[in-house]
Amino acid sequence: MAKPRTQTAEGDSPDRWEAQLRKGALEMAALASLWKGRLYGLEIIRFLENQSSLSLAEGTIYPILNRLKVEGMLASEWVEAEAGHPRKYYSLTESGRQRLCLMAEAWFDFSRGLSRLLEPVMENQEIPQ
Amino acid sequence: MAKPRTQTAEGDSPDRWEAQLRKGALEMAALASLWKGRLYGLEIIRFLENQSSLSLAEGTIYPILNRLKVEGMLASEWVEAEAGHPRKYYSLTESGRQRLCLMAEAWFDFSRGLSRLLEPVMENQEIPQ
DNA sequence: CACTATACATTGCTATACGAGGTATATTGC
DNA sequence: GCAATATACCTCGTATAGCAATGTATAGTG
Repeated sequence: MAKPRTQTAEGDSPDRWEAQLRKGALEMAALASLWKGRLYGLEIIRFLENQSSLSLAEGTIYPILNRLKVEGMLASEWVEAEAGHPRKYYSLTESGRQRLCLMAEAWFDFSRGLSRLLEPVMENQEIPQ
Repeated sequence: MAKPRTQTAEGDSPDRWEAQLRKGALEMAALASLWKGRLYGLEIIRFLENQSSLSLAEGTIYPILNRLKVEGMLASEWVEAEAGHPRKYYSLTESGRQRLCLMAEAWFDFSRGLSRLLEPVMENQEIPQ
């Protein structure tokens, strides 16, 4: 008994649901981070953390990048760093750009739907902007 | 061989990611549907489908409702229908209302972050409103 | 050659949504 | 009374995805 569970496993944690919310959005976020140019793995993590307070672990981003590359959404190239050690830069392919556009549209639809649903809730407690 | 998989299992389906997007948001949506008053299971499904184009199956909503009830966010009561058969009406508890407010705030934060990230993408193809 | 820092990669666990199938109540037609 | 149908609730099994932990490789430092 008393399994040494290293992970949360708390059912009533108020943050748990927020983690779930991010699922699925991360793939889109990864693509979006590359819109303006190529970045390497850890750089993507830092970018997303700064730009959208979306923090993800290394164990999260690498599988996503691999998945997207296999699907042909991303291209990658090894680049030697001045100091440290080689980096794998990812960039959007044409398919990747198209997919991201579709995702963005779907995201705004989805977002609008939920926001509409939550309007009555927000009315009662604070000013929108 | 040729296992009779009844579920999609298509890895490259363009809709798959959208399904993932909903994860975590469904709990909030369920709570939100009860903001104005009590509803029963199937009614919640129909409500969400109409109000936010968020379609979920029975196998999805009932576990969610149970979870939320166990956590004390919802109360339920059996009500005999005129015709047909008893319905289990759910309503928000005080905790449920508070939680929903917190969730709504977190949602708007999250949504804002992602929208900011996607702005450059949208600029290139269409008019926001 | 240890030690440290940076970066990429993999494994195992967990939570969640959802299709399929099951149960219970009530009305209708014979 | 009893099949047939409709409404509503519930449960099981499976696929998917994020993420902590852990491992590997390269290069600079004393």
